[in-house]
Amino acid sequence: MSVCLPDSIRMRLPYLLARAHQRQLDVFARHTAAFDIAGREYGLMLLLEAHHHLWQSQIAEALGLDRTTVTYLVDALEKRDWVARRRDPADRRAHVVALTAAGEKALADIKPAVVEAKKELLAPLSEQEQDQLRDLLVRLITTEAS
Amino acid sequence: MSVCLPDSIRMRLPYLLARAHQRQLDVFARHTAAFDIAGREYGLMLLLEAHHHLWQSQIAEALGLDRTTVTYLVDALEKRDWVARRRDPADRRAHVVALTAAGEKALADIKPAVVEAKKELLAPLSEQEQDQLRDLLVRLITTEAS
DNA sequence: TATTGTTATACTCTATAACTATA
DNA sequence: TATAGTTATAGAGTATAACAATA
Repeated sequence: MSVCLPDSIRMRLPYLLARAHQRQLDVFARHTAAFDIAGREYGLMLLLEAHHHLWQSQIAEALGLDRTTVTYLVDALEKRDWVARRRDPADRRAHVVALTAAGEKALADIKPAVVEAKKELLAPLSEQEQDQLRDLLVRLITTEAS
Repeated sequence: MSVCLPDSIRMRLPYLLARAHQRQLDVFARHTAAFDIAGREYGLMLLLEAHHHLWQSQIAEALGLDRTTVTYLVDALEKRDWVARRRDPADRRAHVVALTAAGEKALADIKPAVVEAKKELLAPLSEQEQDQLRDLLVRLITTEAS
């Protein structure tokens, strides 16, 4: 019944990236099921934790997303009161996004689950190999827009 | 204007995998734009090239997809006459899928474009690093279902 | 009863185009 | 004119549930 996957597919980078991405989504979802947060939402909150106040267009640029996607992302987090928008007094076209106190608390609550997810995801690799993988992927993607 | 991405995100594996996957899709699409084929369709055709006759359920298992997804995938390729379904005489519940002559020709036509895409995608890495990356990803995903 | 495949339906993620409000 | 953000719409990609045919 089981079909042996030929090397022509098993060693294709697109296949490997798709599967790895899929596994990552699955592991993250399982570990954070109690928190009602998606991976990219968590990523946005981390970004706001580091930068405190960002325009939506800056978020889009940093995360490699379209501005419309960021609108929906911020909408979803604002509904949970984890982030807040306000007009930038210096440029009233722009919306400044920041974590709320509730958002900071949520982030703190969720982090341990994310650490566990990371552990499970990376369990097959040694510390050194994990760094190697990250390094290779960084170099693979930074050619992109530059 | 440009926002510096903090390491807390830039070095997160989920982020890196998402970006790498995104870049791979983009590069593949650009190089195969003349052929009207998606990456996972190409992957399925490679699988059929290696195995000649497979049940849809075997395809689903091999590629890590749902059976319904395979139904739609085969539908799309059958519309272009690149694959054909027929009932398996030995088990009339099952559909055997195989490349058609036109499918084999299409695959041969598309392959050079895919080779170019692969070259562009992997340009930032040396041969040795490419093998390393593949090896690390294989080990990351083979824990999955096992 | 279990399995193969199909259909209907829906959800996630993302993007394009047209719009508004500012600059 | 150009930019920031929103809305409507749509397209991938994938999945769940109910179903028909077959084992």
